[in-house]
Amino acid sequence: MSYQTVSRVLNDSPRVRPDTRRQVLEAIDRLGYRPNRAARALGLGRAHGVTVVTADTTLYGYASTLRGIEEAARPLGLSVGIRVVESERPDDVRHAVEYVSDPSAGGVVVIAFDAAGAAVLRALPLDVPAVAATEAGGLPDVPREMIFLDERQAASDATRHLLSLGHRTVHHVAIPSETGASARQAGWRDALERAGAPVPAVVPGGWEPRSAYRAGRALAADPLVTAVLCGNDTTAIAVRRALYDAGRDVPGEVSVVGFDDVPGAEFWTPALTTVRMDFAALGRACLAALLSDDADPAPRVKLDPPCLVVRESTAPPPTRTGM
Amino acid sequence: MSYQTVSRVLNDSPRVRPDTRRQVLEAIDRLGYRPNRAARALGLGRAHGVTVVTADTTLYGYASTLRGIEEAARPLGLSVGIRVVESERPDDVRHAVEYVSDPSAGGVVVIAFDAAGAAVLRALPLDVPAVAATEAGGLPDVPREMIFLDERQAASDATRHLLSLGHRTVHHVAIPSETGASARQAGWRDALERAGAPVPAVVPGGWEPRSAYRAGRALAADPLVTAVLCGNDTTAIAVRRALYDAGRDVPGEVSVVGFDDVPGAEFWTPALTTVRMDFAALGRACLAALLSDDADPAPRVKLDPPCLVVRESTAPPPTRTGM
DNA sequence: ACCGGCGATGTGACCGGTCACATCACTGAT
DNA sequence: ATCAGTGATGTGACCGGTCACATCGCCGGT
Repeated sequence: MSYQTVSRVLNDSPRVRPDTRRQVLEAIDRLGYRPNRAARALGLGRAHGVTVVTADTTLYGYASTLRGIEEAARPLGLSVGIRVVESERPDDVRHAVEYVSDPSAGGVVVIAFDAAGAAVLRALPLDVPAVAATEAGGLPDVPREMIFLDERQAASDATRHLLSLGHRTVHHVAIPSETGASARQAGWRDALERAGAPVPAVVPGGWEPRSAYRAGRALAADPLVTAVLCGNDTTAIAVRRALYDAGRDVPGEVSVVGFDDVPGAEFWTPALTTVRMDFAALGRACLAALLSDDADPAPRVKLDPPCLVVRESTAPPPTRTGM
Repeated sequence: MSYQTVSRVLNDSPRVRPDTRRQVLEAIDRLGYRPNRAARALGLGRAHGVTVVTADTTLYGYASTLRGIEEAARPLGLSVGIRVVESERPDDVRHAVEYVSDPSAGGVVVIAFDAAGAAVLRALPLDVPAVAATEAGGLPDVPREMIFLDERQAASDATRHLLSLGHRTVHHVAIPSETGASARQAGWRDALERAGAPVPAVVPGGWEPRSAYRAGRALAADPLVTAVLCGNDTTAIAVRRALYDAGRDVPGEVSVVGFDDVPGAEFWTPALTTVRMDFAALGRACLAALLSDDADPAPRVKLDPPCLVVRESTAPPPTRTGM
């Protein structure tokens, strides 16, 4: 029994007699043989696996996308690696690119929700097989397959929801994002403009809840602010607290909307009105796209568009009798 | 210039003249040479990297530990892989063990906060280099290096804090955990017993906020419940909401304490009294321990013990006048 | 009976590093 | 001046798979 036959069996080559295959499989089982992934990668020229490039592994969107990738990769026997790029600084980006350029990184999924990921995507040589998870409409200049959750419509829906409750306009506290105009922002702006509502300046918030809290305090000081669309749920909770600390009730005086629908958001007080995003499906779709490069047609994963889930943090603005 | 010399330079062998080393480094730089990790792993017999075995990548404690490991590994040029074990079912465990037994997995860090991780740890052949992140005092039967955050003291502190506020006893909603008696539970029970307070039955909660909510509703129905120590912050928020929905004010009527101090917990309403856990440091310590096997003495990472941070969700129980 | 053709299997080189060992140049002691 | 001893470098085999290609056995057509 030659080595080559074993190799063929393990790679599902059609050139093996069913009978032989059975024998080989049996021997493998009996001997407890396990192929060596490093040797395979070396011979193949590239590892059979995925490396996920991400700016963070703990933030909800990133972690959930990673989870989706992993869930799809595991049953396929693919190894999953992670490589964090902390910032878009040239050194960080270069190191990350070099890391995933190594054939043993396998295929690459770049989570390009932010500047760091986008920079890696731009700098990645085209001979490295990769797909990107991005914002809707982001990175049109990069010739890579992009998978995204189109949150523009949902951002629009959320804004219109607030407007329809009677709010004069909707303020927006943004999270760090690749383009100055993210899909969330675009949908928000769009809805405001269509409704003829004033478009307030975007308030920049960081990933830290504390920075969102500060943004919230600033917003709370402005009596014209009665509705706030936040870049994510954590931002929303901090903004809500800032409003509360400033004596402005949510949703009685100000309405707040988040993005993500993190686990537990429904149990906050007030239960958060937010946009549910299926990041795990996004991750699964990325893996499917990465794999579909190989000959067979892409078994496209269907992505449910983000959708607004209305809970308790939104309500009509206070009647102006007191003003 | 032979290949071997290059190899020596890259491995920081002392047997290279400084002058030669400089030349090699320069040539590497000029040629843009990058060593191939798969080839290296094959020659070395084992990859220069870490694989993290975990039951989940999104739960706060797990994700933060992973993050700590990654943060420590990256500057060292180590690759980081993840392998999820979904349950303690024999098949899941076996697959995970086989996966990390492959030399290309490198060293292994098993996050054994739960039954799945513990099962992998038990089944892992001793020739696979591994360390475990566990609960304090968990898995005494496994001959592996264990790193843990000793939350027993903090659990005790939290319980005593509640007792000292005047609560007759403290109930506990547990999260899934390895042993029936986790360190959190042990500290809680300990404090209760020392104070001569009754020890109520532990209420089992799952990872899902919803299951914690149900547990909270059950607790809310019992007028004797005035203080609840929850297994984690997400559980705490759901329990708090259950109490709220049942018309019992927190902290006016019932006090609630969490574990973890997740980002944003200070901005919840009421701001959560919780036990801060430095999972990232735990992760860094695991990596250090894994690496210290190699000859040189372990540069032990110092772990700050978990500590109680008192905020708004705890207060004296209501005076009994109304009863 | 002969041959072409094809499917199943075996052979050797190779992927890119590592290891053990051989070799070399140079040093200082005798 | 000779030699042992040492540190720096080169040599070959090897890690465990893959690839391209050679070979084998069997089939049917003439």
